[in-house]
Order: sequence, then structure tokens, then C-alpha cells
Amino acid sequence: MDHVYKNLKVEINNDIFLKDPESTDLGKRIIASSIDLIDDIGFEHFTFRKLGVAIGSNESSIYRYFENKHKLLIYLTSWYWSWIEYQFILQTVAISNPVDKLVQAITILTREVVQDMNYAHIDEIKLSNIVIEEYSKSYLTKEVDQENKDGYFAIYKRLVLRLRDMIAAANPNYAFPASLSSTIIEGSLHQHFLKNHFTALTDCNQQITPTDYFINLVQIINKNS
Amino acid sequence: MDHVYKNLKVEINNDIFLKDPESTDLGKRIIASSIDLIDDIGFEHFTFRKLGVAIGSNESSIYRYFENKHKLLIYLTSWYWSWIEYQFILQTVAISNPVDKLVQAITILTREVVQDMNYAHIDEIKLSNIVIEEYSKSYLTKEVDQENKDGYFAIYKRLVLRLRDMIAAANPNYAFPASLSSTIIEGSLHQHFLKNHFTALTDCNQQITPTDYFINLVQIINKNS
DNA sequence: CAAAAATAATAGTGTTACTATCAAATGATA
DNA sequence: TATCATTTGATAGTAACACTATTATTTTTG
Repeated sequence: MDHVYKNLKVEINNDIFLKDPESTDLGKRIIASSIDLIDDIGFEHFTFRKLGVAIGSNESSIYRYFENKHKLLIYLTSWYWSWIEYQFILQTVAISNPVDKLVQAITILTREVVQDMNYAHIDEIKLSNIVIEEYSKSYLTKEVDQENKDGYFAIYKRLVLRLRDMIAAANPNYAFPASLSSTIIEGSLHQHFLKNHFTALTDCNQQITPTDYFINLVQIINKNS
Repeated sequence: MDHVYKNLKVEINNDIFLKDPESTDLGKRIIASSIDLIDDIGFEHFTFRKLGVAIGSNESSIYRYFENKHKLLIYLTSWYWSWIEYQFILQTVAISNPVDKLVQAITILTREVVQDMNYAHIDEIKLSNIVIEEYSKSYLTKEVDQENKDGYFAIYKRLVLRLRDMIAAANPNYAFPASLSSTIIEGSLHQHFLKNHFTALTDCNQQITPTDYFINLVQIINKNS
């Protein structure tokens, strides 16, 4: 499995970047430091000027990789979803029982992230925090329809559809598999956020995880049709 | 009921504004036009300069009502949640059966909004679109903990807790009433958004509504414990 | 070693997000 | 009706942001 793992080349739509940041050392430093910096100060306070200072490089050099910080956010979150999708596929493919398969899928999508040593320049824990706190901003824009057409959200959408198919396979009678899938994936980010900032609005805490909540939900639905 | 309705004075935390916009004609024009303008161009493109032009007034005058556009967004969305909360209370109070009560509550929280003639300067339909497309941005910030402490999200939180209590009343054995409540309220906004921009990721459309989806979900949970 | 490519440095533009100051209009009071 | 206070409007100014353009320097590659 480790072998296969290392073969994952995260594939991201070419028009998200001007120059592939994976192709150079500076590019990788841009990725690594932007994760640190966005996690630290938040996306609104994050600027290419500050990132330049952080990596000891020039603002203008960063602009040769990404048109603007919005596209960098799309890049980072696409990387994240691609990384999750890889685990999703790999860790469900061997399960034949559709209910077990679905439970495993939900576990992967809702659990707390741990460091992945296969990607030296990416801090997956910080990246997952960025996804929790910033992902919505990547699509809650006036440009969403054009960017969707241009494939900016393709990986995320594919993942939602994969989960939808598993929900439908586990329970062919259920009428809302797509809505449930999007609710779980988006809702998981939301529950993680609430756990960190609005503790009264969630039952999740140190003991109870979003995974517990969503698996219970899906099991109730499965029992009931 | 209409009588009671008109008695609703939407009550919003004083430190969200510098000067109550309800107290003057200019203030009401700021609210009315900001709803139009944010709905039209989106929150990122919205500026106080543009709003000043739109109402034929000066940028500096707007700054006397709101410190910045973030606080204006908090004000608008607080108004929205307060307006929803009022309907929520009024239209559930007479229902004694806890399951019926819950179903009605979910209907109010997830249905498409219609114009309310009681508030001349507020376009509730546009405002609900703003909530769908921009609300997350009001709390997905680095300042969220301080602003939460300052009561900026009090109305929204109260509403989530009201729904949580109804979920618990309808089904005392269910282990995740708070998470389900926050999932429904946030998830409803998300399903409305998907219906408009990512049709493949939801089952909701012209025929099937987010209300159908969430009521079905809650009914399955109720049957099953 | 030369040519090409990548990066860095510097400067400049228009916009944003304000703050400050002062003038004009409006309204309340004596 | 005079005057005083409050509100609004106009103008100007600042620092930061979001870039673009140009040129110099360094690094890579053939």
C-alpha cells in the first residue's frame, strides 16, 4: 500500500496555476509557507507580500505561480480533496459489503486528519484546518458558475458523487443520496468548526466525534428503508 | 397575528453598529441599498464607496453607522435570523404534538422565503439570498471567538438551540440533537446554494425542496428510536 | 562558456479601507 | 427669530492591497 501511495501525483487543473508549484523548489516553498501563513493569520489577512517575506522571496515571483490568492486557495483545497479522495478509494475498494463500505467512507471523510509523511512540504493537519475555516469562501463568490464551468471544483464534486453512489448502493430506496452526501461532507467541516468555536451548537467534543454523529445518522437511515 | 407581527422590533446587539440605522431615514436607506447591492455584486465587491454612490450619499456618512462592511453583514444577517426566529416562535407555539411542532419548525427554517410587507425597507428575498451566499463569511474569520464573546451571533445561536430543544422533545433518545440542529440550519443554506450552483450535488430542484429532504431525514430519525 | 530561464528588485497604478477636518443643512430650543 | 446642536456632505489624506511592468541578477541547461 505504501508503494501505491507514493505513486499518487495529485492532479490539479492546469488553469488554477500559471506555473506548476510542484515543478520547482520555490513553488514548493510557496505551498508550504502559504499553508503555515493562512493557518496562522487567516485568509483575509493573508497577502502575497507577507508570503514573500515569509519565504524570503519576492512578491512578483509568487505572481508567476498564482494569479491571486483566491486561486492559491483553490489550489490548496483541491490538493486536500485529492489527497482525501485517494484515501477514500484505497481504503474502501477492498470492502464488498455496501454498508461496511459506506461506514468506512464516512470515517475517512469526517475523521480528524493526521500527518502524512509522503508529502514533505505539506502539513496536512494545518491544511485540514484551512479547509475547515476557509473552504466555503472558495465557492461562495459571484464567479462560482464560471469557475465551476472551468473545472475548479472538479475533485470536490467527484468526491461528493462517489459518496452519493455508496449511499445509494447501501440503500437503493433512499430518495436523497446526493443531498445526504453533500450534507455529510460539508456538514463534517461545519461540525469540526463548531467544536472549535461554538461548542453549544454541537454534540461533538473530545469524546464524541463528527464521525460518530454521521455514522449514526447513516445507520438510522439504512435501518429504515 | 398581524397585530403581533407588527410589534416585532428586531433587536440587534448595540455594538454591531455605531448608530442605529433604524433611527433615521439615511440609516434605512443604507440598509435597503446594501441589501440590493450585496445581492447584486457580492460581498467581496461591495464597498462603502459604491454604497454611497447608490444612495446618493457620502461614504463618510455610512461610516457613522457601521465601522466596516463586516459589521454591516453581521447586522443584516442578524436581522434575517431574528425575522426567522419570530416566525419560528409564532408558527410553532400553538402546536402541542412535539413531532408536528418539529416538522413545522423545520419547514420554517428550510423553506424558500417570501416577501414580508411589514418591513418596507427590507427585501427579504434578496436578504435570504445574501444569507445563503454570504453568511458563512461572517463567522469564518480569525476574529470569531472575540465576536462570539461579544454576542455578534447570539440570535443565530439561540435559534439553533431552540431547534435542538424541539428535536430532543420529539425524540428524547436521540444522542445528537445539537449537531442535527446545526446541520439542518446550516445544511439548508447549503442545499439552497447547491440547487442554484451545483445541481449534481443535491437532489433538490424545482420539484423537490430542501424542506422535503430535511423533514424526511428527521422523520426517519424519529421512527427509529 | 553562452544562452535561456527563473528569480529578485524596484517602481508605479488604481483601489480599498479607512480617518480627519470643515462646511452646509436641518431641527430643536429659548 | 436667533442660536445651538446634531446630522450629513464634501474634500483630502494615509497606509495597505492587488496587482503590472521593467530591468537586473542569479541559476540552470545545452
